Amino acid sequence: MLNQTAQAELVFQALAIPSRRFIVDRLSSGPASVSELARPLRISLAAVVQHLRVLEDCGIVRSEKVGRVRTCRVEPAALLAAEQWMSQRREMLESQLDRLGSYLADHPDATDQDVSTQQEV
Amino acid sequence: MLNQTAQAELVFQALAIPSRRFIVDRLSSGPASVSELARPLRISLAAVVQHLRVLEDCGIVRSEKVGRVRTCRVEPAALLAAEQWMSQRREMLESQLDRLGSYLADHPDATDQDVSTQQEV
DNA sequence: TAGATAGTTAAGCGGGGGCTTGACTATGGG
DNA sequence: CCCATAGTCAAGCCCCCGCTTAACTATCTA
Repeated sequence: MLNQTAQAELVFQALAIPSRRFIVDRLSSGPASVSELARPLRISLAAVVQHLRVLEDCGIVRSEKVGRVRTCRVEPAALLAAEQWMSQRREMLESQLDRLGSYLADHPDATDQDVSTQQEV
Repeated sequence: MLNQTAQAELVFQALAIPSRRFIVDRLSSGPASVSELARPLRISLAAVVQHLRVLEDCGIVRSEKVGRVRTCRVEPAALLAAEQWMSQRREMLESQLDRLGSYLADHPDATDQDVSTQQEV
């Protein structure tokens, strides 16, 4: 099991490519076979298989083959790592803005110079 | 203003590269100049400037130049779009699993075949 | 005004990876 | 058995993009 940051890195890399984002999007409304994923994409089946490999390696997609058809589905938990990476940083930023806001409220005569050093208060 | 999906796409692309993820990470604990961002990274100043351009183009980073120093900060709202892209899909998936779980609870004799078609119920 | 500091811009290199093609292996239906 | 379907694997193409170098501008300081 990868730590949260390493997992988030893989997820960002995976979702950076439109074809892979499409696959995840499609699978988020239910499982699908490789061919079903390939049809709306204008790329070869082999390319889809390669994308699926990336998505499986980073834990976003899981699949099982029965007969000659491989059914793919998304693992919700894998998205969580990247989601949390962003939310943690976003919340830090928002709390900084909150502190800045209340500082300005308490110091109505603060200048721009004061503002730029506020983060160290 | 981009729609949420377009914004999310840009954010995933931006965060897919380690140097850019480092910049966002660094800026999430407070504003910094270009040189300050470049120092811990083992790449040239010019490379950092190029990364900042990408991050600014997708709305993650904003900066202002006063004198000869450019101060950069992260825009929390930009992260939110990508965060929501993932959470929306994750929640869809989790609700599917919930429905599947309750179906299995109601039908203790369900076979694997039944399970694979459950999504259409 | 000279020199140092902080960025900016353009040009180009090099590697990685997305995609294709082609050959191949099951599996299923008639 | 024959053919179509559904994937799989390997090799190679090509282009994008991260990074460097180098030349340049603008600002601060002694």
